[in-house]
Amino acid sequence: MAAGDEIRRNMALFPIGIVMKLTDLTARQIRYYEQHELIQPARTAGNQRLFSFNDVERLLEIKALIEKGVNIAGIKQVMNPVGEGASEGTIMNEQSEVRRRELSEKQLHRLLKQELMVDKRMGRVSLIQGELSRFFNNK
DNA sequence: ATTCTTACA
DNA sequence: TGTAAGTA
Repeated sequence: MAAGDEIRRNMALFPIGIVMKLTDLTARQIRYYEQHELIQPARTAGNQRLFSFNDVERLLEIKALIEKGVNIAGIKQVMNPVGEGASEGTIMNEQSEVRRRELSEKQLHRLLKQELMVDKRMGRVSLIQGELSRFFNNK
């Protein structure tokens, strides 16, 4: 893709209200994910958050993982660290980002498989919660 | 009218 | 996570 697209995708455009409608996430959740460094929206002079298309896409990925039962710790392990991929991107960064996505998919599988293995021996903080967690941990 | 932070349920 | 409170 063109270099200009990268700029447009990272351009701070919409306030949290619009992002809420775009992602079906509550303001609470969006701010919470920011606190845990899953996203890094820009700020206006008045301290208002301004999200980019990339931020929205990231939030949708986070939402998908949450719905799969992965918690923040797990998401941090399978998702690219903020600051990488998009914003600080070099010109030849398109492929590396694609590779990261593929790698993340594999990491998610490894994560779930890893959970299956260690579920027998207790004393470990799980990366999955809810129904999924109960299934794996036999609680 | 919206959003922000902090704090408690 | 939800929500109330007091601001900006």
